[in-house]
Amino acid sequence: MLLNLDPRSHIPIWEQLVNQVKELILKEVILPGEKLPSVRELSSVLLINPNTVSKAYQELERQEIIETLRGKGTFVSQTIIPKADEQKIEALRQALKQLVIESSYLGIEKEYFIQWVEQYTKELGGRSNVAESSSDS
Amino acid sequence: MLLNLDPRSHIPIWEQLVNQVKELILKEVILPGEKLPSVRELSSVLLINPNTVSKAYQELERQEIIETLRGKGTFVSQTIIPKADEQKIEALRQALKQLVIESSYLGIEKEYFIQWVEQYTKELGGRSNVAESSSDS
Amino acid sequence: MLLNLDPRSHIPIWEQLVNQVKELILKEVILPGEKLPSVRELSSVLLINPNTVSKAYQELERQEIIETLRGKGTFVSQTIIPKADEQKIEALRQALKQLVIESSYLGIEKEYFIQWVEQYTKELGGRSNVAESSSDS
Amino acid sequence: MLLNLDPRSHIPIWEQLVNQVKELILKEVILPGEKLPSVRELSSVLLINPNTVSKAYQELERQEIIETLRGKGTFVSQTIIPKADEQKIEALRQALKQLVIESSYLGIEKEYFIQWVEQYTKELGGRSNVAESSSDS
DNA sequence: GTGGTCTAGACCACG
DNA sequence: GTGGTCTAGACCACA
Repeated sequence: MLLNLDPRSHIPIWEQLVNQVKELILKEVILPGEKLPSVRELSSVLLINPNTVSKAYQELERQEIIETLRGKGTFVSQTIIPKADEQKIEALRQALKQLVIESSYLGIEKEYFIQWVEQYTKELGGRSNVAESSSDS
Repeated sequence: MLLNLDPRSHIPIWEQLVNQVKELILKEVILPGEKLPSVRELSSVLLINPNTVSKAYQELERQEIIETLRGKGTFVSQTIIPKADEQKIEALRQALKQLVIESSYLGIEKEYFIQWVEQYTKELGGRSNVAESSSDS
Repeated sequence: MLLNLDPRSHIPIWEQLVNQVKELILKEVILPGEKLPSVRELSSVLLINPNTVSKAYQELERQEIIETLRGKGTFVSQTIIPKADEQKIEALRQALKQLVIESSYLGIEKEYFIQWVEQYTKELGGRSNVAESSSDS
Repeated sequence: MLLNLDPRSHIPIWEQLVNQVKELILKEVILPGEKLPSVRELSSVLLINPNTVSKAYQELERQEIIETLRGKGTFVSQTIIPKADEQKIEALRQALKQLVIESSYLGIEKEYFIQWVEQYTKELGGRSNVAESSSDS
């Protein structure tokens, strides 16, 4: 569990946790059905409050990415079904648009930008939907 | 000045303002040297707190996108030089990576994602750095 | 004993057990006087902790729905007398009220709601009190 | 704001809050667009911790029943659209089924049960979906 | 052991 | 003023 949190970031710690767990699952560092560290354990390792970990876990459960079995712990869901929430997609597009704008002000050329997208999708492995939609190339 | 702010969005209003002004400048809806509305004017038009507009202007000035001439008003900078701030680029890459991850969970295929990038760069016109990586202009 | 427990449900497993046993008795799948599986047996079949089964049995006994005969096992009570516990009725009404509220937010029309009630009472067979309010039996 | 919380209930306080606010909105005791008490205010009135109120408000916002305007407060949404979440409907049906079963053990006749449903829908006013689907009677 | 809830009190960004 | 986050530490039900 290589989680690095930045307490200075404007992104809440619990959200950083959510993001990184989602990444680790896509990268298959954590596998479906696998048990996540307990709230107390993770909080003591990361030196953060148990409540913060708990909030992250609850959010992940709400997204149906993990499941909690009462008294047993939290586990990665066996089946993570991509669901196309229109509202979320629109929000993502807006965020993407903003990144493109920022890129421009930072002098980043489109080719680099797309190259990064390719790189990140590759890093997530060939399993994700983003990674490959075309059979071969 | 077609600015539409969403008070319900979780993005701070001042940040929405900054983002949209930057977009309008790239789209050349606002031109270099053009005068921006005064804080008071804009705040009364948008029905938001003057402090909010002020904060947005301060941020834009900090990014050297606009300039304030004492007693004359605020103007779009004549020369907007893309600065490759390494820290900002790294932050942008992180944000992009997170978007790719989210895309995967939303079931969005890479092709669509890249297509959106192409679309947004086109919308910004051929002037931005992102828009053209073609050698000459 | 067709018991299907959902470890992912937020309803405690012992409570799911209690609920399902009560349902099976109403449906006469389990008959008065019938012997229930031992705690050990049931727990090994359902792959759950014996303590969990034990707790369910204790609760069923408390509700006088089953009886434990020392050394002989647990049996469904011969006579299950509906007891109009005012407190429980009030709790049930509160729960029902909340369901009606939720229905509204889910866009469920009253007619459907009542239809479901009719359906479930029918499923419980003509024996239950809910099922028939016809004067004699 | 007539909110009565039961700290002894097994239902979490924050959830009781959510339920009661939803009820008050349906009953039009609180109107769309109306401002809710601030987190601090409500917590001091109800003698509970601000965090508890906050959790309730966040859940209500997630359900799109209220909206928070940063720095301004929380408001009842202008448009509360009933959305038929299949999963939630199934859960509701399960809960309803269980209530029917409980009714039987409490000796409650079906007619009473349905009468209560009618009563509660009426209490929620003629506006809700549950309340009336037939034009008149 | 597990996660969930609650309290107490602090700090922060937003408007 | 507002809500959001975080910490510290407690208690509870569940398995």
